[in-house]
Amino acid sequence: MSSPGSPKIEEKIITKEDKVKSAKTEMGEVKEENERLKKTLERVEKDYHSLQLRFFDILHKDVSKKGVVDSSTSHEDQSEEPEFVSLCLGRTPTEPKKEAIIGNSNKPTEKEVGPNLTLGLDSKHLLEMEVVSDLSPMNSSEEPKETQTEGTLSTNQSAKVINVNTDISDQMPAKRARVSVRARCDTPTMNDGCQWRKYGQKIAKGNPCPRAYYRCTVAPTCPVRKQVQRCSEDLSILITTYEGTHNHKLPVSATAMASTTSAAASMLLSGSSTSHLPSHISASFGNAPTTLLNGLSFSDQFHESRAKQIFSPPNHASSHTFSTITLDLTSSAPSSSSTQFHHGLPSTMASISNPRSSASLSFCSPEHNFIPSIWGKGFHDNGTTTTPVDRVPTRPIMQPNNFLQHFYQQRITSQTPSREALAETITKAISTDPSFRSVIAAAVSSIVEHGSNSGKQEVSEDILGSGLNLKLGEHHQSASPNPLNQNGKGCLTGYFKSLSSKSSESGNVLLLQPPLPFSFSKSVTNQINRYVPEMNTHH
DNA sequence: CGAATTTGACCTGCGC
DNA sequence: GCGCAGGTCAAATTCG
Repeated sequence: MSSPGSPKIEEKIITKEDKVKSAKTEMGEVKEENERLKKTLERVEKDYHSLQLRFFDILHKDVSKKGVVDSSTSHEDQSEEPEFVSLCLGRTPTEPKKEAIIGNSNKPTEKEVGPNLTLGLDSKHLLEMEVVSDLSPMNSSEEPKETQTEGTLSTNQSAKVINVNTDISDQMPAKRARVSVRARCDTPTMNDGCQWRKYGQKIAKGNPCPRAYYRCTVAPTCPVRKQVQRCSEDLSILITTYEGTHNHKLPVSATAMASTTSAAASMLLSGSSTSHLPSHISASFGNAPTTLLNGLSFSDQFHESRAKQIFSPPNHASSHTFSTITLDLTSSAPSSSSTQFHHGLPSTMASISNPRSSASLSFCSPEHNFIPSIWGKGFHDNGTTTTPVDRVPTRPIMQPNNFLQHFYQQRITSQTPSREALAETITKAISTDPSFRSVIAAAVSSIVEHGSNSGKQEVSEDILGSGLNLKLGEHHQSASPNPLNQNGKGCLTGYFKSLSSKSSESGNVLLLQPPLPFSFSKSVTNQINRYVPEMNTHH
């Protein structure tokens, strides 16, 4: 008896088996694919790791190279000129250097870099940094750490930096840093917020204009000195050279200058230890040479020919090992202007005393006439402390690409890094280059110390993160009157005081303002008569 | 009259 | 050793 349904059942069973079979084969295929994918993933991971290793290797080689060059170029620097700064913006002794190198090879993250900068921005550390840069007996003996902590910024502690201080005296016997500021100023001296007493005047060789010597009188024991001299080639330019560290609390109006100069000094000193930076660096704030792009840029000036220029710095003590960094804020003229050239080179390029190599840092506006429009017209029109804020045309933006490209290009390689590599480049530059940190620090410190709201670390990390986005040059003159400018003598303080925190700007955008304001001379003619007998101090 | 500036003298380091 | 140049001192002078 055969039921009519049995073949159907068999059929069903067969189809089920088929299904199972096909499912199994499918599973097998999927498994195979899974294996394939796993292998692919493994390969990708392997590649990634090997690339990472190569990256670190390259990074490490970079660092070692620097070290080798360093030790070979200057044996005296060997012991006293560490290349890398671990926790502060300034130069640090050798031990932190090692740490820094290790840190570099381990690809420091933004988290690592951020706090570092924050520490460096701390006024305390800036002061300490200045101690590093100025090892005069006065400083070492007359600057108790207690007073150093009295900076105007809030303090963060850094054991490393403190250790640095103790090491310095042993390891860096005579290297001193000076920060020279070139600025257009028709007053006898720049008003930087400090009180100065004139203690001497000399005619220096190579410049018919007398050089005036001032010492800080804010505190009787303050070792800080400054020299003021007119540029012989353009009498509207005032060259002010700062030396030493304030061992007292600074007036608010003076802190910006102090931090700016100390950051510059640290940049110089950290840079001077490398093969890339000379012992005399110049930095320009103002109009850009042709190579400069938006905002803060670093012009490529590692050419010997340019290193031969330009003006003779106001001081090169024959008897001391001075490193001088020049902040050039004289670039008031549009590029076509004939306002000031030094042997055919724009004054924005500033000076280099060391023909080995040169570096010029320009804190520039993309606007050709940005600086003049602020410092020129603003102070110029009526000869008083006119608030130039209204005259600011637009806000120049320091774009990270340009900023970094120029700088990194200058310091590390002559090739322009691709934009794709920017983030990586930023990290690298920050981690390997104290100068870079210093420059950023100068900007940040200017902002931070005048800002009230956001935390420094936040700011620093914002800057140092891959989202680096600094804006340069918005001249935000506040309405606050500058008491030191009221006597019509000073040039600087008003601007410094006007620096206001822009950290509230959207996102991680940060304003980097040219830290120094200047009035511009109304006329360059007959200035010898006007300036030379007038080397008076101000109070 | 006290404080700040001026200015010539002096000191120091470097190069020849 | 001498001269030069940069830097500092301190008495004289000026200024507010």
